[in-house]
Amino acid sequence: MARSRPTQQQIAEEVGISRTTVSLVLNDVPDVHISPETRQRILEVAGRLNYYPDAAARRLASGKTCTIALVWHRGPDQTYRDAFLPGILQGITRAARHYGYHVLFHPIEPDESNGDYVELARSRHTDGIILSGPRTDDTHLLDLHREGFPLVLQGQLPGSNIPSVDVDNIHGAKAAVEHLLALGHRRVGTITNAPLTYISSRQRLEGYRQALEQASLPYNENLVQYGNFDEESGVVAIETLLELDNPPTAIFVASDMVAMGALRALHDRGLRVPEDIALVGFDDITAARFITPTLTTIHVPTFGLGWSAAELIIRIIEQDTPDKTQILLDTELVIRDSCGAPVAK
Amino acid sequence: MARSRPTQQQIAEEVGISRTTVSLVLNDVPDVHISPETRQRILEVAGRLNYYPDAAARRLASGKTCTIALVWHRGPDQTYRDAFLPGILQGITRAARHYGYHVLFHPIEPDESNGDYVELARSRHTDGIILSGPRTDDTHLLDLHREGFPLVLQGQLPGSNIPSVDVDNIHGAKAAVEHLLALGHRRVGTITNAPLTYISSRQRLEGYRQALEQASLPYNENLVQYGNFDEESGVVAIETLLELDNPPTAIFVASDMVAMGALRALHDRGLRVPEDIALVGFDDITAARFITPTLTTIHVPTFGLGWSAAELIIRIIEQDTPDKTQILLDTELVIRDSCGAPVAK
DNA sequence: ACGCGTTACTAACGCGCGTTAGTAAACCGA
DNA sequence: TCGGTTTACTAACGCGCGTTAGTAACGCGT
Repeated sequence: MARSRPTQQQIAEEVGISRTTVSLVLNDVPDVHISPETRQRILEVAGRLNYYPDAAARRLASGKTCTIALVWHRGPDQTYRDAFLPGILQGITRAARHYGYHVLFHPIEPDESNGDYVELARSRHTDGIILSGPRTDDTHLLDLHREGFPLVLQGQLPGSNIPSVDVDNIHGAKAAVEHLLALGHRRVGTITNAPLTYISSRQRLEGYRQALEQASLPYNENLVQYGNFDEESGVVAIETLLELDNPPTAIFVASDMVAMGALRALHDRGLRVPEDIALVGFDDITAARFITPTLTTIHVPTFGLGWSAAELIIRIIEQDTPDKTQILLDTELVIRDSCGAPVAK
Repeated sequence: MARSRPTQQQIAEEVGISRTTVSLVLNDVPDVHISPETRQRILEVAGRLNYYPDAAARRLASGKTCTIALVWHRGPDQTYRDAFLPGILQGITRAARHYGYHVLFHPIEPDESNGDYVELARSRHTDGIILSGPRTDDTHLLDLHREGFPLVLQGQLPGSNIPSVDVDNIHGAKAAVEHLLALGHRRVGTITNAPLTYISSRQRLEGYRQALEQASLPYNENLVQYGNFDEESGVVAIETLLELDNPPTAIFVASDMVAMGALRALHDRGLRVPEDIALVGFDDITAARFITPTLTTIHVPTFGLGWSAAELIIRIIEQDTPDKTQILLDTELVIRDSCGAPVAK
């Protein structure tokens, strides 16, 4: 029934010419002379037979897969990371297609044996890997990098020189706190997005610290509480802050998801935002636009993260490695209602 | 420098045996007799050389790619569809890995020439395609199906017999409206999720109609307004409903995103939800948990959609096509605050 | 001693294409 | 007319592996 798909060989026979010539024409190989008539006939027959090259054969012969893989490392912060997936993936695939690459998606669960993604590299399923959410204890990763396999991290791995793309957490956090300071707040607390074992958490806290320092305000440990990705951690953290003798008038919550919990707790206590206490979040997840009050936050350019990561790894694959391989993207302050700034509508 | 990766040939030479035997052992081909010692030595050398089979060569020789593609058709409803992407993709990849398949992600924009995804099939990049968000005017799709290429739709294409996986919109919507009726409402309006050109929109409206009919309530066209995926359309729709002489006491909004707009409009008008008017949404997007009041809605099993679609297409690829190839998954009513039902906490 | 089944392998083909080295003819200036 | 260049192609190798058809040796019952 379903007769097999046409090959270059069939085109060659149909035209009465060698397969080599067919290959040369179809690939538009430069510096090779084929008469216009022959060229024309080959293209005509290829079109008529509805010829498509076989990807597997081409990969085998050329040694290139024209594929990059996104390895999505999920952790205890699943719903949190899900918020970024569409943007990043979209960015990656758009850039990939722009350069003629396909994208393999490969999530790995925290409970799995971590290393199964190396099979993607070792079996040459892909020319390069973008690893989102790298872990310090990932030895397979270091192995691959040592072997020279093209690798780009989405996120950062302190003390490693693996190419990476991330948001500028420090500047983002600093901008958030500066905004609160500019609104007149002098007692600004913070709730981290996660435990300090996470580098993004340390960096956002550092941004908070820098903003205070720049305003010559003291860094008060009591005003620092620790979130853990989810709402519930926000509830706990803010309650601790509110129980202080002298609670903050504004809080930088370094994660929108955590801020959701904080907002709920404040609402339950009858405190008004921003009148009684001002809030600025971080991440600009979708829900930030919908909650009441709408959440002022630091926008993370997810599409840009994906695009940059893809562009970077493709340049590495094609031996065109740029000078700067550790990229930080700028964030943007999105002013909404929770910070109490006058909004131009 | 980087010496080339080991091949079966190298293993064969190292062991002093033919490559065929190596292949037979490494693939555990049944009904073939290899002495335990030889088997052992081959495995030992393969391990020592860190051998991984070359995917391209294997694909070429076997004719299978062990890859499925998710073609993600975005439309005017981008942010809306993004809400489902993580769940569906996660479901697909989990199922795929369970059956030994990889997943290619291929989004297509509405402004692109639609058909470029057929290259995935024609060039044998993948063994099958899951198409999310099929369009009626997609002729390429019908071509592929006619040629017998493995295809599964995530969504529905009326009048086609292409295998598909979708949520049971009719029953979901019916359950939503029944819930409102059970709470005593007798004047229940609805706002569709999208124009009626979308089948999900027609189906959810049909569920609304059936619930009314079952309760012997009249179907009143004035109580039906039309959303269009986004918040803004919800604002417009609900304002129309509120301007009726006899406005509804409850509304089934067939999309959480549209419901977000409706909630905001109600809030802006000083109407309380659920006291003044009750709302039930559809989709259970992340924001539904965070908005005030939290939104009662119909949960869509995104992970299940992905898993089922992947499982179905893999069975089709492996010539094990089940009897039922049009799958509808059940939804679940998630009771929160916006409907006014007593909540057991 | 012979026939026959079983064990343990191997030679060789083919998958479809990229690519290099080469060939035969045509052209062209002196 | 002749050497050299250009044009228009082709033969042939190799990519790494799956798979089939076969072979040689061995054991075993009669």
